[in-house]
Amino acid sequence: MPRGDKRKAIMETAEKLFTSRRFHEITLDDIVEAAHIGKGTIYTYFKDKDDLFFQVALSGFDEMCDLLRRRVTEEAPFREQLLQACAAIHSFFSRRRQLSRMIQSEEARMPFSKGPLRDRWLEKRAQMVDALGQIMRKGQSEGAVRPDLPPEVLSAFMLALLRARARELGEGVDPVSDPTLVDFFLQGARDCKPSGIPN
Amino acid sequence: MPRGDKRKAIMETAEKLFTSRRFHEITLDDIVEAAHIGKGTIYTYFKDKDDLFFQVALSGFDEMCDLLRRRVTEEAPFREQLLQACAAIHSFFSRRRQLSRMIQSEEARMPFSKGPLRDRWLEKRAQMVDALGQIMRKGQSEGAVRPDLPPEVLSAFMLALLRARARELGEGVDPVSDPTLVDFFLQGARDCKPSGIPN
DNA sequence: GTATCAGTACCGACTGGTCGGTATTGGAAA
DNA sequence: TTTCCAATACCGACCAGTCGGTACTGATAC
Repeated sequence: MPRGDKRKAIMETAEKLFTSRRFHEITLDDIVEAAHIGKGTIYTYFKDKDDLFFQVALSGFDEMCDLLRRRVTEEAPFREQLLQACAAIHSFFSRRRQLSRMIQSEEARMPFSKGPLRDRWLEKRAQMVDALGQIMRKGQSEGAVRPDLPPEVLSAFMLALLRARARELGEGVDPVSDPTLVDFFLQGARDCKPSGIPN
Repeated sequence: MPRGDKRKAIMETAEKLFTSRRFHEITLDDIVEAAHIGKGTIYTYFKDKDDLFFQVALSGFDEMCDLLRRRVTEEAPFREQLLQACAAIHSFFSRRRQLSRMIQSEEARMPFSKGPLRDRWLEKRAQMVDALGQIMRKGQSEGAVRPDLPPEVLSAFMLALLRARARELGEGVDPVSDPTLVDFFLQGARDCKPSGIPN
């Protein structure tokens, strides 16, 4: 094995294991054995077990964010752009379903985490919401989306729908297509009742 | 402390701790100290640490399901019923935000869990989706909701929106009201384009 | 009233295994 | 010779779970 690939090998193996069982159920010896590396080698690349875990989770998160942000810069009509963003997220969700779950599980308890890793995480998350938020803003300026809801809320809703669909992915339920999902969202987010519902 | 309240005391303390840090970061000694009980007492009520954890999570889940199912039996117009269901879920989310996170975090990795606890969990979840699904079916039969999406998918979407909003609860962002949320959903789920979007 | 006692809740010091982390070695490659 | 790393031996803190014992309760008998 060429030098420098160690880190990658460790992370890939760790990801596979961490996504299959709980943190405390995975021993470093498990990882060492599965990755065919020496135990000490882990500590040349990672501070400790916790560091390894968060770096695995973060790298997956990174990947998804970058995927998403790349779409936003592209010039395209609003609906098209949203569709592409969804496709990006969806492809990530299905390619790396376990990791998505791990991210989600970790996100659920982020408010309690501490330290610089938490900060990097929140930063990434903000980037993601912002990327989607930009698209939403565009939709609002085009008049396709109601302007009374903040773009971040709209992003959060869109992400929530995507996540809900992703959850069903492996469970035999019919897959809802991207266009169906996006149009469900767009119809709900439409600015159609100027003086309708209170609040 | 009156006799017999030990079990409750243990679960309440455990919930507080388990929702604040990760499973492996909480020792039974932590719980014992915080609950002012003897360590052995835990084992008169719970099989082991894992059992305690899942019973805590399950009891919260139970609570929410019951809250929800109680609403479904009531006779009310479709939109009203949906609003009430949302109110129920919302009240649970805000009263027990930490626990919701814990449930969510655990749900994310349910596919890997094993044993009878997992089964009870899945059963509860099915009950919840079904309760909402019943409401959706009613909406479909009234023609208020598009019939091409399965009720479970609609439930999942509704739950996803609620969860998304719950996440923002403590973060300074404006709270989206129940009617706004429900109408967002209803508008998106409306059966308005009979031959519109493909799929 | 009280003596006895079975059943049970409860306690907490103790233990034995586990596992994160370190130090060492020996062999391959350069 | 030096560098790198897998392999391995090792350490010791940590912690889930145990177990011997105490305290309480309520029933039965006298």
